[in-house]
Amino acid sequence: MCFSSHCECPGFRVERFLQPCLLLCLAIRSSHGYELMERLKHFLLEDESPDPGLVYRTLRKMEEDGWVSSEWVTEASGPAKRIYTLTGEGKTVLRLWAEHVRRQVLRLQRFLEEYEKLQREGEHHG
Amino acid sequence: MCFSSHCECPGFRVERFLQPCLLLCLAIRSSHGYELMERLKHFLLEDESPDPGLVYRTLRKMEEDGWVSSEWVTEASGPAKRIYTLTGEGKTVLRLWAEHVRRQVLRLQRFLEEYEKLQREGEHHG
DNA sequence: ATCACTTATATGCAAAATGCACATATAGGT
DNA sequence: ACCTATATGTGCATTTTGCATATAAGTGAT
Repeated sequence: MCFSSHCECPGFRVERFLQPCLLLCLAIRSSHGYELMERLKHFLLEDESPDPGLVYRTLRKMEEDGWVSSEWVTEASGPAKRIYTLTGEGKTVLRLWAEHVRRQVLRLQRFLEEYEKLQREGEHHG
Repeated sequence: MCFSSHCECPGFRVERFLQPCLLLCLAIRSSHGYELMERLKHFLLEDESPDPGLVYRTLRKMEEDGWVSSEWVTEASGPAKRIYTLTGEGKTVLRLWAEHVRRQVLRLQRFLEEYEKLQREGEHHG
């Protein structure tokens, strides 16, 4: 069993939360994949870092779905960057995600409540 | 796009959260799959209901891992039931899950904070 | 006794999600 | 020429998932 850095708890892997974090980052300001990987760390836990493959694929998928749009920028130094910008539809999706996340927080808190209730009961009898 | 009952937000499907909920239910008291499907609803959102296939498979997997143990009970009316009981190792896993969930709540709250900050800024300028 | 229904456990399988390794290319420094 | 940092992607095996289906035992009605 390994529960520290690479834990067996499957529910909340980084990637599952990647989409809304990308949308939020882009809502704050337009950005490209490589930069987003850095900006995403704000939403991750200490040791985590986002998978580049997944970041780029998720951005492409969201563009396909019309949630973001992109354009190449070659003026700056270094390799060309694909700058992503949130669309109106993307803003809607982000709002829905936020509502979804709020409900999930309540759900997780209900779980913790029940767990802590059980702990207290255990103390009383033990 | 469909965001109501069957939403595109992938991060928090019922099943991803199934394992810790099952462990918690069993920590409260031993139970069998069919009953657990009812008891699980306490941890789900309104319209959700757990997939039977996944419930049974998850229970079997957890038994394989030594987190729960099971025995057949045929005395009661109706078909035989496989009663699952949390093991010592299962209790440990549940505790680790609870810690994990606590961290995830913080993470989700950070997301919501940033989202709401953005909303407030939007209001000021708009 | 047979038919429908509820209880109860489980399998099959296609599709989606995931992790990790790898490929490609530009620019800057030494 | 070579290494590193920046930047964007692909390939692929494995895991997770949702949904449909199979199996079987008891219960109640006709």
